[in-house]
Amino acid sequence: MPELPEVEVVRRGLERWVSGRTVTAAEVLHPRAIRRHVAGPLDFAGRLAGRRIGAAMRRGKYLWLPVDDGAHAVLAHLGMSGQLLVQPAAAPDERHLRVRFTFEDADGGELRFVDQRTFGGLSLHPASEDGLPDVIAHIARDPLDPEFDQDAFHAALRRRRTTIKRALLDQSLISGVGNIYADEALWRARLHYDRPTATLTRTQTTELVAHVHDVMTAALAAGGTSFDSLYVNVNGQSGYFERSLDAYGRQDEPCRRCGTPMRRSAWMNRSSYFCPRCQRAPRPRPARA
DNA sequence: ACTAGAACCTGGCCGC
DNA sequence: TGCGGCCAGGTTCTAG
Repeated sequence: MPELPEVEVVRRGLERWVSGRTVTAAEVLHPRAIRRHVAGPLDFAGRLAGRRIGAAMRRGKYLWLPVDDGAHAVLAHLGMSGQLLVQPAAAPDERHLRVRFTFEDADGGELRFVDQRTFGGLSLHPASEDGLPDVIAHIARDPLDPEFDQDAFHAALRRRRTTIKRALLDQSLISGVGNIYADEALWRARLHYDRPTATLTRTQTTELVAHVHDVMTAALAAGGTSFDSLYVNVNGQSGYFERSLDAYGRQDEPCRRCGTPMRRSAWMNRSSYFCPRCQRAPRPRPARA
């Protein structure tokens, strides 16, 4: 499932294989794939034909390709199963091919958006002054962004009446973190997913963010995480970071620190994996007087 | 204003 | 063999 490292791998692939090329046609094969482009498929295609693609950008799990010298951008989110593939025109269509871009230099291949579960999508938006598509203005900077603000993040955690894993998944507080890397970072930081954010010390926040940063950097170095054939990078190559996950998916396997069997808890319609010894559940909060 | 939880979607897998 | 039901989960919408 694509989180920040996987999306960054795709961004680099787009930068290498797509940036600088000029679109001849954008073909929408499934309307749901561009549902966030409210003006519809014809408008989407019409406004991209003849446009030159700029440098591929990313914030958190969002990717975008500037067009019109940065005045607009094609925004992409991979959802759970989205792939951006550069394929030879002769390659047979993928089963879940949703959008196809062809280019003036046809021998450089086509760009294909393939998405089985259709949570992902593409859309075209005006860009704000810093080049960010306007619809993702609420997405916080991610931990790999040099301008990520540790003080503001800690202050927000102290202010919120919520729990730490919820906060890690809240893209308006810190972006790029999904269920997998949230569990990995919490395991590294020895924090339980249900820990109230208001009780975190500044040191704990700093360490947690460092762990998020480190686990993402390691995953990026390994080419992204993949759990099945759903996630493939821009050139069709799967990542292999899953071999080094310490928490996610390790129910009943020994904790790599203390040997205690790892647990899985149902949590928010999904799963949380943790070590019951290293990551102690918080004491119930005392009722307010 | 803030927080919690449901809804969206498909295909692989499991048990019967 | 077939079928029902569960599971994966990021984002957005709605309810409280």
